[in-house]
Amino acid sequence: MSSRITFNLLHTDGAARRGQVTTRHGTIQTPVFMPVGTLASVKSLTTAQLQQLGPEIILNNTYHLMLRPGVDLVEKLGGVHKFMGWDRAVLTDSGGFQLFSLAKIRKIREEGVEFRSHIDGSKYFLSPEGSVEIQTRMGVDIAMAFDECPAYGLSHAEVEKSMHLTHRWAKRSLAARTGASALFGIVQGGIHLDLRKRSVEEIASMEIDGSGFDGVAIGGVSVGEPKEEMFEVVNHTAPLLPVDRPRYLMGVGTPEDLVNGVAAGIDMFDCVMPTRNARNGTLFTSQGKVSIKTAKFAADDRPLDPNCSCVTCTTVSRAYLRHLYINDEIAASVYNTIHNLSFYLDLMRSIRQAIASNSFGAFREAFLSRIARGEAA
RNA sequence: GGAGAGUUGGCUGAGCGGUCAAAAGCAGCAGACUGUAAAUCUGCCGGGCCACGCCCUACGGAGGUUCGAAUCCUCCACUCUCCA
Repeated sequence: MSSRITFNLLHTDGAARRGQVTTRHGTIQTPVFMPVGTLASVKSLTTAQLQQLGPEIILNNTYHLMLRPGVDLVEKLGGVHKFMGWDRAVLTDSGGFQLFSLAKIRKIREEGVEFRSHIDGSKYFLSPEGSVEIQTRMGVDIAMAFDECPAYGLSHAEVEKSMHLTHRWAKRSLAARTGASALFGIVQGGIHLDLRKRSVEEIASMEIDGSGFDGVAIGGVSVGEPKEEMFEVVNHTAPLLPVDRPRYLMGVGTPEDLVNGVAAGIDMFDCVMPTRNARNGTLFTSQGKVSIKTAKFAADDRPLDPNCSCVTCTTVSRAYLRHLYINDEIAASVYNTIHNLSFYLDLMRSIRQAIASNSFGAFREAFLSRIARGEAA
């Protein structure tokens, strides 16, 4: 059972934690940022390009892969790792988030969710057991419990009701764990701190045959709430999470969010932001966000970020990146994605070093003030 | 030489008496993006202002008809097609 994954907390600096998660596909240094590769692909990169960037774990998505190409095919082809030619760790989201983001085409019941494929409208049913089974059959290292992510703005009573459903589904998800994949529970509760506390108590103590979740995630944030509210939730919830298991803040976030999340005691993050924004022309640099499409870069022959050693920053200019973007060249997405992911991965490396040397507080302060000073010239 | 079609804002191109500062697309400019239905979406895009309204300049040029013209008439300039 303990061979699913192991977590070692190596060091703490304030609330910030430096650790290691060991999986069948290698060891992950935490705090970690996990690039999102929904359809078994980090958009615009080949697996080889991704490998070169060096992430130790990426995300895939149950909902999307079950629709296409389908779990039977992925399993038959040897699992997601073999399918995409990736030999490091994979975590899958359970599909719970798609109940939220594709809300128009689903019906939530106690047994699970009936929904229509956004691709062809055909009917599907996904239950906690089904989700865990699919994730397990796809051979992922870490599966997520099937949860409901309530929208921002619901009443306390509505969020509470949803949370209890998530708890019941969590129990069923845990019961469906076979041992092949690790399984994380998800804390919900919206922006209501009392519910968050109750949710942590439920999820953290949940056990089947004397064994609980392999990690605990905070879900249901960054769904439209103001940033202050999000961090109120994170700062309140993270300290309540088990010390001996990895803590995962789902769907977050900006570079500042990562730094602040680590400060709250989070070990794992994922977000589409670096990859999506890259494709949309927004790049993250050591001096803040840069929109590469603006005119001021038309003849700028400097590297995007002089403090970055990625392929993009060491081989092409801002002017070239702008040119590629303006002309809808595919290479624009490739270069931009390489840079943004490099920036995120470098940031996490720096964070880990700062924690290890007990200087995370100073690192955080310097980082945030540098960002606050604004965009790169 | 003859017959016909056309000239609209940076470009392509609608409009063919008032509801037109003028559709639409492109280009341009700005912004958004947080467990990816996203190489997507939104806004601005003649000038000016005491800007949810007003003024100026505008549909090749010059005149004219009309209460009113990008739209009708005359002449001029230029472009294209077809026949010799």
